[in-house]
Parts: sequence; structure tokens; C-alpha cells
Amino acid sequence: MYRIDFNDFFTSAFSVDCILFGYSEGEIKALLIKRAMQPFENLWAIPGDLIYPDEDLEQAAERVLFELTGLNNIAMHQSQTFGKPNRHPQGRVITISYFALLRIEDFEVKASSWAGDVQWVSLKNMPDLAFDHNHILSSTYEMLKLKLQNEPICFDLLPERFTLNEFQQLYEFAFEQAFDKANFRKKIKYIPLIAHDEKQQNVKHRPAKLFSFDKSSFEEETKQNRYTFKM
Amino acid sequence: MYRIDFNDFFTSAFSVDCILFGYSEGEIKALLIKRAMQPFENLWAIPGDLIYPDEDLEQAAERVLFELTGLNNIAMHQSQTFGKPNRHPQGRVITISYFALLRIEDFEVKASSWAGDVQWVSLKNMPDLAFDHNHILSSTYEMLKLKLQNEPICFDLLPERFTLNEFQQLYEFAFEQAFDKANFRKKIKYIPLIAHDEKQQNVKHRPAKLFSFDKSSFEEETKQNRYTFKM
DNA sequence: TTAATTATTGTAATTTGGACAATAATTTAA
DNA sequence: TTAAATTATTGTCCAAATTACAATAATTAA
Repeated sequence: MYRIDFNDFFTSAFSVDCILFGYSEGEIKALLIKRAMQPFENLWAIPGDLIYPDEDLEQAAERVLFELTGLNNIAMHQSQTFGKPNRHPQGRVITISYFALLRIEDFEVKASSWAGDVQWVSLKNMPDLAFDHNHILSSTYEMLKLKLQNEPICFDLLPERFTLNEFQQLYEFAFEQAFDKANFRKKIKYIPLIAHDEKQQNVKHRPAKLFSFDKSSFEEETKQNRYTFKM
Repeated sequence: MYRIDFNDFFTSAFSVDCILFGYSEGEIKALLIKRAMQPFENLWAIPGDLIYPDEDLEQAAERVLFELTGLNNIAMHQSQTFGKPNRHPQGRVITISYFALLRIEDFEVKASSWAGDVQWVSLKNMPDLAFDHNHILSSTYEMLKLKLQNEPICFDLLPERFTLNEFQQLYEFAFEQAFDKANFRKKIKYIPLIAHDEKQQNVKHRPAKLFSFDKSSFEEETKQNRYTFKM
């Protein structure tokens, strides 16, 4: 059988795309940059760029995110790889998407390098993005929703201290569905939460108690087994 | 900021690795080939090869699998991408892994191209594989186990007609755990099965009834919601 | 002080889950 | 022909989880 020379294959490039999810004002948002460079100049896009030929994938994701948005040292997890031959107008570029969750209010973002702007954009209100980024984003969001049902990652999105209602509203946003308050509280009984004396401020009604996630106790007792959040 | 010329990046290759899972004799197995070519000549490996520069990823996976094992038209799903800079001794090769489940007895495999041999190998008894293939395989197996809990994919592994015990044993193998027979049968009550008149043959005891999965009814009634298999 | 508003807890009926027992259908050996 | 052996299948009981509501508590605003 005829075989092409090995080196003929080394004509493609790889990129990473970094999907950052955050939560504020009752909505899950993604961090986007405005491209100040061709192709797709002036369109919003997921922060991403080419990987150096000798660079590890995860390292590349961290570096690229930092260069474009100023977010430093954000550990991301791989989601999926997108490789339609014509997805990049300038050549064959296969992109590996990474994602992370963070508390919007804990970080400051600042456009740099070829990013003209950076913004948190609600998933309810997503514009047309560069490349196949709408597809990448929605497919990663689906994965996020799956993970929300099986791992206690919602606490990476919520503020350190939150009310049980805020907790519930995050799930209601993600699953586009309302839950009964009393039953929601029963469902989370195996998630170790610390109840604080502190209460919600500046509300026009009875203030709710603030809670925080007890991560160490969760890990110790391997209650992972009991953590399910099928809605 | 200094930017390298775009073309400097086009020095990497990408490959697909095709992980085929099957089930026979009470064990989950993976299809492996024996490499008849450098590097790692004579070692067992996941069937995989380089992707043509203008080829779609999924197509490449199907083509490569066919060329090496004779398995034709197998639809695979993407699992993960592996890209440590030194994972391939001959250059930067990032590999995208795909996987599929099939009934071993329904297909015939035959080594061809640079594959010297093809074998179904039990996951209980895995030798040292070429490249980082042990890592790729075990990480894909973990993903399979997750999926087994949330989607009715076990029926892609079982024969078309199976006993409830065979069904149970597949889960017992995957989760390395024994289940109570009576309770197992209660747990699957939302999975639509067709009970046939036919019975198990050639057993030395009361033969069990044969069942098959009622796929169309499963899809119609969107009982997906109720399908959970937390063990 | 009271109405309005939301937080929090409770109740009762139903469904599910887990441990284990009982019964049924076959084969094999006596 | 029959009884023992073996595995399939179904049933029971009790504890735990789920669901739909109802009741009570703590604030603010008028």
C-alpha cells in the first residue's frame, strides 16, 4: 500500500480556545474577547490562539488566556476538539477547547495583545461569534450542565458565601426550570454546607442566612457518591 | 508585542486513535493491533494513524480503523485529545481519541496495512502498549463507565437478545461490584425491554428468558430522564 | 402595629431502595 | 420416575427519598 511521506503530515496547526464560565446577576456568562485582528476582525470570540510547537496543551491554554485577558494561573479542563478542515480561513487549524469556572467578582479582566475588548456575556444573549465559536461554546455549555449534575462545581461559580436561594437559582438558570424550595433543600442534604451567622444585606424583606461550601469535609467523607443533582 | 510568523506553527501533525470496546465471556475488551512498523514495532497499540491534512476528524477515525482492522463504517464518538510534546518519538503529534461500542460476535476483524495482528484484549489483562496508549485507554474506559450510568449504551455491547443476568453481569464487571438480583431488576424498570418467548440454550439449569432492548420505545417516551444507573 | 414579602420548617402520601425470603422451572443423578 | 441441585423469578418488609403542599418565622415598609 502506498504511504505518503511522514513529513507531509506536518502541515497543520493547533490552537486552544478557553471558555470561562462565570455567574452574576442570576445568569451564567462566558468571557469573550473582541478580535482586533483578521480574520473575523471586530467580531466577538472565545479567547484562543495557536499553540507553540513544543508547548503542552494545558500550558498553552493558560498562557493564551493570560495574554488576551490578563487572567493569570487559571487551571482549565479539556472539553472537546474541533477540526472541520475549513473551520479556519487561513489553513488547517484544529482547536482544543478548555474550560474553567470562576467567580466573576473575584477577578479583573483586561484586554491585551490582539484582543480589543473583553466582556462577560450572558449565555441568554449570545451574539454571532467568530469561527465556529458559537458551536464550541454551546457544546461546552452542554458539558457544563452535565457536570453540574454530578460534581459540586456550582460552588466555583457562586460567591464564597451565598443564600440557599442563590444556590437554587443557579440551577434554575442552567436547567431552565423552577424547583420547589422546600424540596430543593432536602435534595442537597448530603452536600456539606457551613451555615454562618451572617445574613443577606440590603434586601427589602426577611434576609436569608449565608452558607458556604465545606470542601474539605466533602472530600474527606467521599460523599461524592451521594452527590447527584438530577433535576 | 512580538509575534511569530503564522506559518511557523504549521509544523505539527495530528492523529486519531480508535478505541473499540466489546463484551464477551463476561469481560469488557478493547480491540488492539500489533504494530508491524517502527516506532514501537511489535508492541500492541490502539488502532490509530495520522490524519490527512484536509480530512475531517471523524472520517479519519473511520478510515484508519478500516485500514488497520477491516472494520467498516463504524460510527465513533470523540473522547479526549492527548498532546504532550514528547508523546510521539518522531515529532509533535497530537492525537484525538475516538471510541465506539460493538458486539464482538457481529464483526470480523482482520489485520491489514501496517497492523501485524488484531485482537480483542480484556481490560482485566492489558499489556504494555505503544506510546501513551495505556493512559488513553484507561482514561477512555473511565469515560465509558460514566456513560454506562447515564445512557443506555450497554445494549451496544450485549448481544441482541440477552438474559437479565447477562445484563447485570456487564455492570458487575464494569463497576467491580456485585448487585442483588431482585433489586437490579427493580432498578431497570424504566428501561423498556421486550420479553421474548425464547429461552437460553445449553445451560445445565433452569434457562433464563431472553430480552432485547426496545430502542424505539425508549426514544419515543423520552424516558431518558428516568434512566439512571448509579450503582 | 400591620401588611407584605420572603425564608424556613413541617406533614403526609407515594415511590424507591436494599436485605432477604419464597417459589418456579430446569437438568442431572439416583 | 423421582429427588436433589441449580439457577430464575417474584414477593415482602422496612427504611429512606421524593413530591406536593401547608404552616410558621423574620424582616421591611407603611
